[in-house]
Amino acid sequence: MRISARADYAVRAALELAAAGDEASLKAETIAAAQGIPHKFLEGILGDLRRGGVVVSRRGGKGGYRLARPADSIAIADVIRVADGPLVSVRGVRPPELSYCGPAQSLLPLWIAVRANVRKILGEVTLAHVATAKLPDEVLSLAEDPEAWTNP
Amino acid sequence: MRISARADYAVRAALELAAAGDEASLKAETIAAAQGIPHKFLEGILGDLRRGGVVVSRRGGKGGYRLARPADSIAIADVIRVADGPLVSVRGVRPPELSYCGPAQSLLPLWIAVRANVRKILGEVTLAHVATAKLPDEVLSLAEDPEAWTNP
DNA sequence: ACACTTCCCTAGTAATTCGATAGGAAAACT
DNA sequence: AGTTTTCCTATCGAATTACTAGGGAAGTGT
Repeated sequence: MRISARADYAVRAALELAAAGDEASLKAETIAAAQGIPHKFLEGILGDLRRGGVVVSRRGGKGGYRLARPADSIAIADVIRVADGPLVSVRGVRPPELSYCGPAQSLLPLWIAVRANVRKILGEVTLAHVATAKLPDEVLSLAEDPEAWTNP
Repeated sequence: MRISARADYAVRAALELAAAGDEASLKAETIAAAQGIPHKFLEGILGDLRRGGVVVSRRGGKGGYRLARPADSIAIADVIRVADGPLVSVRGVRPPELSYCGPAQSLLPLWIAVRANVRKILGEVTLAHVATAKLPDEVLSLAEDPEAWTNP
């Protein structure tokens, strides 16, 4: 169950824009340097975010990228879906499109439950929450449990 | 956020063994046919499950694979970790090994919270639960919400 | 002893992802 | 006009994923 580099980079780039304010615009090179992301790779990701309506761009002298909407109205899930496709997929397809047979039949509701639990977090937490380091209490209490930081 | 074919196949193979009973042993070919898994690919996965102590094997005439422990003592998470590595990873590394800077700093506790929420399900649900189609109430209530089945 | 079965190991292939690079056209600023 | 920056295309190599092929090792039945 892995979160791809694309998704991670997309969210970090969006956070950089959120932190710069809703008005300001940053150029790709600046974001790449601030977050240590390969800058030509990032350009491709920012292109996806633009086509997905998460950011808007302007070229030329004082050009760059900025968020298309206020940071508190963009969920982390929105960014990931635009940059990287479905939030949760099994073998590349979304859970509802799966079909299992025999003793594996109850695997489908299990994946659905996992997805619901992931959505509950990433669909609720916005760029503003993360950029200002003020996560919702519900998320914070999950992250504060020392058990959650242990390895296996 | 994708669950790999290896993980999906590993769990389904283990479920087939769980359904066959703790004593019975199935050969790779039988499991592959029952679940529609490429059988040589499955052999590799079963090898990992054996090395990880999830199943035991016997060769020859009446050989095959069976679970190393009772089905109600093997969590889905155990199977996935042995077959496919860490349950949740970002760009291939486990959340605690990540480090973020600037406005992305709170991304780390966010991934930790996501992982905790995934663990809560996959660490609690066992092969026996799924094979007998009796998921814990907590999981069932998540999966029963019609909203959880909608697509985006 | 012999054949047959089944696991088990190594190697290899095709497609995708990740990360980097390069060249150049289109748009906006000074 | 000239500079800046997005934007488009097209690579390339290394790594990973999903899968295939062949054959050797260990066990069973006749």
